[in-house]
Amino acid sequence: MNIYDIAELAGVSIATVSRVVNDSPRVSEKTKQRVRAIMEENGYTPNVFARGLGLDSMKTIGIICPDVSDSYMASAAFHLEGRLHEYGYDCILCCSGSRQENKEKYVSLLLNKRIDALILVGSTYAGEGGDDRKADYVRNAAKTVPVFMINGYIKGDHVYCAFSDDYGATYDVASQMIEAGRRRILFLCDSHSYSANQKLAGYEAALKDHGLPVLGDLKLYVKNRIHSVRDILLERRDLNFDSVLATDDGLAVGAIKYANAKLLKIPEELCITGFNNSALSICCDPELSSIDNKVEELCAITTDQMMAVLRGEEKPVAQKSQVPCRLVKRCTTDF
Amino acid sequence: MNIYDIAELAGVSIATVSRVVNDSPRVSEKTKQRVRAIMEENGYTPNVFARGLGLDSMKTIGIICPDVSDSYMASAAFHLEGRLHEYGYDCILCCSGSRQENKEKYVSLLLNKRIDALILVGSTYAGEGGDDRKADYVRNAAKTVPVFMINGYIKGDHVYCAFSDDYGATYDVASQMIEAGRRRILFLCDSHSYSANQKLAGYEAALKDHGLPVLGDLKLYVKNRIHSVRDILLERRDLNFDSVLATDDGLAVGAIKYANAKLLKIPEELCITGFNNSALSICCDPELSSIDNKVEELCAITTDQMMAVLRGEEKPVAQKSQVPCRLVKRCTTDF
DNA sequence: CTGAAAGCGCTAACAC
DNA sequence: GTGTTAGCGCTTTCAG
Repeated sequence: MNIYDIAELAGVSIATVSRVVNDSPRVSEKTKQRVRAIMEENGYTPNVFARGLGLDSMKTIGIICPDVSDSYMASAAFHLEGRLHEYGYDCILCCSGSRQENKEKYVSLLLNKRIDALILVGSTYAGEGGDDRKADYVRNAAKTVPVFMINGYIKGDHVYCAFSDDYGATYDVASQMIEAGRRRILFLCDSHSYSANQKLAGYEAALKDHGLPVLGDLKLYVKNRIHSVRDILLERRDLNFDSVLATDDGLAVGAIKYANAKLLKIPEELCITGFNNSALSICCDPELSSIDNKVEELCAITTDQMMAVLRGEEKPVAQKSQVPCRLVKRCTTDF
Repeated sequence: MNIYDIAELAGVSIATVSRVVNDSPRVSEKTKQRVRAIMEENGYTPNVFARGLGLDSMKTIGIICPDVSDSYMASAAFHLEGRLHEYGYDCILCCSGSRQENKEKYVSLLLNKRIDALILVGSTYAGEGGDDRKADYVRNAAKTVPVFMINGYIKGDHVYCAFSDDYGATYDVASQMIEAGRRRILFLCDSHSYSANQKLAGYEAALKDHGLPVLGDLKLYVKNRIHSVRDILLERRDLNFDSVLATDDGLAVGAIKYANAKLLKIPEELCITGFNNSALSICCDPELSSIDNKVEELCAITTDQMMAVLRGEEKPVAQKSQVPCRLVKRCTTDF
C-alpha cells in the first residue's frame, strides 16, 4: 500500500495525498478528511525510506555513550529516549567505549546514517587529560548536524553542552568537610575526563581557600571496582586520611567497605561522599551521602534545546548550560 | 557527492560503482581498486536512504525494553548493541514502560521504521498473568520481521526466544535452603511476568518435592524499592520466615536491610538470595548471594540466531533456547 | 486548491 | 566485465 494506491482510491493525485500526510494548509478540509479516512481504512503509513530520501531526514537522533550498562548513562539514555520520543524522534544508541578511535568511528557511522542530531553522553567525549584537539572530531561532526553534549564541555560551533556544576559540588562538599574539622580529604577518582578534572579542581580550590595544602598522595586514581578500591585502600597503609571525596558512588562504596573492614566508625572516623546518587548509595551500609548530578534535568535541557535548534527557532540557544548539583545527605557524613 | 559523481570521476557507469560498493564479484579487480581509490579520496559514502529505498532495509534492529535505566536491561542493551554492531547493524532503542498500550504502540512504530528485526527485552512482553492473547501483537509483528525475545517465551511463527532457566534456578535454591534446614522460605516478588511466574513455579515445586506446604502468606508481592521492602517486612509482624528467596537483587537488599534493622544474624537467622547478580549484590552488607541469569549469554545466543535468520541460513534455528542460571554464593547463604 | 512531472541516490534486471 | 535503464515511494516546484 503506497501513496499511489491511496491517491487512486481517493480519486486525487499523489501530490494531494502527500500534502495530507504532511498536513499542508493548502488542501481543502473536505479532501483532507476523505483522504485521511482512506489512509486509515487501509492502514497506510508512508514509507520512511522514500520520505528520508526526499527530506534527507528520518527523524532519528544518534546517542553515543561509552557504556549503557553504567547506571548514569543508562539513566541518561532512558530520559533522553523518553523525551525525544515525545517529540517524534527515535534514537539510535551506540556504546563507543572510551578509546578515541572507536569514538570517532561511531560518530562518522552515525553521520552516515543521516541522523538529525547527535548526543554525546559523558565527559569522555570532551577530550581526556585536557587535550582539546582530541575533541576535534566532535567539532567536525557539528559541521554536519548539531551536537549536544551531556555532562561535558567543549567550545565549538553548533555544539551545545549541558553539564552539572561538578566543580561547585566538590568545592562545597570539600569545604563543608573542612569546616566540620576534616583535614585530610582523600580524593578518589577513576578517570581524567573533563568532568573528573572539574571535580578535582573544585576539591583543590576548597583546600586552598581554607589554607590547606594540596597533597599529591591524597589524590588517588583507581579502577572503579568496589572490591579493588577497598583492597587498595587496605594495602596503602601510608595513606593517612580522615575523609573521602569520591567522584563516583562505586568508589565511595569501596571506601565504605574499607572502613567496615578496618572497623572504622562512619562518619566519625571516616566521612565519605559519593557522586551520582545511584542505587548503590542506598544499598550499602551505612547508606552513602552522594552528590546528585541531575541527569534527568540535563536530559530535559538538552532535548528542549535540540528541538529549538532543529526547528530553527529565532532566538539563539545557549551553548553552555550548567545545572547545580545537590548533596543528598545520608549516613556517611556528619555535616 | 553521490554515485553519479564517483562514476564520472572514475570514468565508469553508476552500476559499476554500485557493484564496487557492494563488493560484487563481477567487477575486475583493477576497476575495483580504481573506483575505491576515488571514493576514498572524495570521502564518498552511499546515501543510506536511497539504499534503504531500494533494498527495503537500513540494517537496523529495533530493541524494546520496559526501562533501560534498570540494570538488567541496561546490560542487555549494552551487549546487544555491541554484538549487533559487529554484524553491521545499528540499534534503535525504545523504552516502552509496562503498559500494554505503549508496548503495542512502540512495536508498530518500529515496524513502520522498517527495522530488520525486533528484540523484546524482558518477560513483560510475553503477556502478564498468563494471558497469552496479550502477546498477540508480538505474533503479528512477527509476520513482518523476525522477533526475538530475551528472557521471555511465547509460541509463534518467526518468534525466537532465549531465556534463562528461572524455574530451575529457584527450584535449586529453594531445595538447597530446605535441605539446609530452612522451613519457611519467603518468596519475594515484584511482578507477574512470565519470568516471575517461572520463578514462583520453581519455588513451589521445590516445596512440594520436599513435602513442605505452599503457604499463601509466604508469597509476597511488593514494589521494587529497597526501603519500602524493608519497611513492609518490618511492619508485617505476622510473617514468619527463616529465609528469603527474592526475584530481584533490589528486593533481596530490602530483606537484608530488614534483617539488619532487626539485628537478625545473616545467614544464620535469615538466609537470603537475590536474582540478577547485579552491582547491588556486592554493594550491600553482608554481600548478597545472587542468581546470575546470564544476560550476556542470552544476548549472544539471540544475536547469533538473528544473523542466522536474517541471512536465511538453511538449518532452522531454535525457537526456544534455555540457558541455566548459576547461584553466585556470597555471604547471605550458608549452603 | 489540485495535478503533472521532475527529481532524491541507489539497486538490479537486462543487454551487450 | 560493464553499461543502460527502470523502478523504489515520496516531496516539491511549477502550472493551472
